[in-house]
Amino acid sequence: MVAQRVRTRFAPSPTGYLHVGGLRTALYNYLFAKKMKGDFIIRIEDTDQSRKVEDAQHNLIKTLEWAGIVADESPEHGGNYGPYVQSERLHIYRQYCDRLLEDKNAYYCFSTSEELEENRELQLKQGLQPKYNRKWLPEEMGGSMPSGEIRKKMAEGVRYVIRMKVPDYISVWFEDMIRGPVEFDSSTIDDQVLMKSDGFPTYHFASVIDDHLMEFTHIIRGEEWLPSMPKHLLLYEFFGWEPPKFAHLPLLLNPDRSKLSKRQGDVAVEDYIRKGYSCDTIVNFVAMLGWNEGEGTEQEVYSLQELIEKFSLERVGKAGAVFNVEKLNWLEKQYIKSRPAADIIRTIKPLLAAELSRKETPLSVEVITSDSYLEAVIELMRERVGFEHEFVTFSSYFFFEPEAYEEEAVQKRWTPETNGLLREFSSVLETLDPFSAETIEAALKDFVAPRGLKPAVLIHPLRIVASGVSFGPSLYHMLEVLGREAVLRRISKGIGQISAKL
RNA sequence: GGCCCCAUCGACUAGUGGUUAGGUCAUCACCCUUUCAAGGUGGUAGCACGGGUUCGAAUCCCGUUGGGGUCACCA
Repeated sequence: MVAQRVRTRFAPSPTGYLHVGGLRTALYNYLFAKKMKGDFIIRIEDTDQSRKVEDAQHNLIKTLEWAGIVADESPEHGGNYGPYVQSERLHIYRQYCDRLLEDKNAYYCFSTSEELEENRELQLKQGLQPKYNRKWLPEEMGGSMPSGEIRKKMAEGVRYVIRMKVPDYISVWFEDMIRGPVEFDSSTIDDQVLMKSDGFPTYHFASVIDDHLMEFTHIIRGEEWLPSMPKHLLLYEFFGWEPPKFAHLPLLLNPDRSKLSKRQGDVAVEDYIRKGYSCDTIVNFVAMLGWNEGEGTEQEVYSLQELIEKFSLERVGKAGAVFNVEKLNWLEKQYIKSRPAADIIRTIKPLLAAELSRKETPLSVEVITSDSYLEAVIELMRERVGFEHEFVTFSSYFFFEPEAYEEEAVQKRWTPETNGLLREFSSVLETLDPFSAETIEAALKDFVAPRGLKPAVLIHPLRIVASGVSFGPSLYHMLEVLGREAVLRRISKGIGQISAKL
């Protein structure tokens, strides 16, 4: 037998944002398909009309593409197995449903939701497991409903659903690629609704039909689907189809180990994008939640390409994994440390432009938006920022004058002599040539030594007047980048404001 | 509650019968240092429990406990 081309899919419902758990599911499907030189497909499961959200489909696909996950077939890119949106495939489900009806593997049910609810409460009260009571199971299928009754309801045009007839007391078994053999007893399974009264299929029905027709070889999905496996398997059996291989992924967890949810933090990929995480970081991080290379590898940072090369379903773990933001932050820092300055410049330029459009600066806009200036700032700040946008926000003194001085730092570093020393040193800086980190450092030491002082008495105040804060990059390099004019201006401004405070 | 899944440091994990149980994040200490980072060195910290199997169990089996998922005309 010739090995068939691997086909995997991510099948979200368009109810809003992309969940990070969804991203990981999509990623694993993508990685596996690409590793196997196969295809990754996106299908939209919009069979619940009431939950459908405008634009959600497009956002889902856009967000996946942001992460580098591009589908070979999707509603937006087309393909040979379309349509890729379930609401456009209703005639297909109808057709297959008819087949089940004919084969007596499914039946009409006219029970109203009130009736169902009543029945459920009754069973609960009696201490029984709530289950459909098979009121409308026809006589010829082993039930108690005469066919005349069913025909009568049909003729009256009463709304109905179609349920699958789950065989009694048989065992349903399959081999999960991650979990190994899993077995269920059919007596614990309800007669699942396949077609809703609005004519739309339920998830269980539509996904089985589509997974078969679209010829997927591997279904990789979240563990929350494991309990519905027997229903799906039974459907494959009813149709005489060979089921694809299944892999149920461990869940992503909140810090309290419950299923990752809103309320306990951000779950939308868009939230993390907004905060400034890069796609490389998010993809890397989410990939490592439940998968690792194994065999004593100590690598932590992976590119999408590397993940494709190294991924395997065999190395996906079984236990749920907590989404830990601290490690995510560490990864983002690793990413920033290694990203070429030119790339960072490209992403921060628009941010800087936006800042400049709403804030005045005495600095030369031409200079501070130049590549060479930005590169200097980046190299000085690279190891001190957590996100790329912080090159602009966290280092704003490279672009704007400090508006205030860190109170605590001033208290700690100012003495009655400080302003005088700053004034004197300022005149040294005025004639310094060239104005560089080396010459500034040398000048400062020469200035301080004859006076019997330590460099620190000037270093700290200089940092504060130049940046407004007590922390930051190497002082001398910072002053060099800022330039003589700005430094002199800031010293004199600082002397004025801080002496007034004392 | 029924059914199903799961169980190594606080978190992510390596480990597939013989290891001083390893790595990363976080944390603590020290070093470096004008600050903040980064970096370096070292430390604290784990096999849920109880039975087996075996010369030998984190590793295999059973049970207990614990956690999670799921029980819709939602996916």
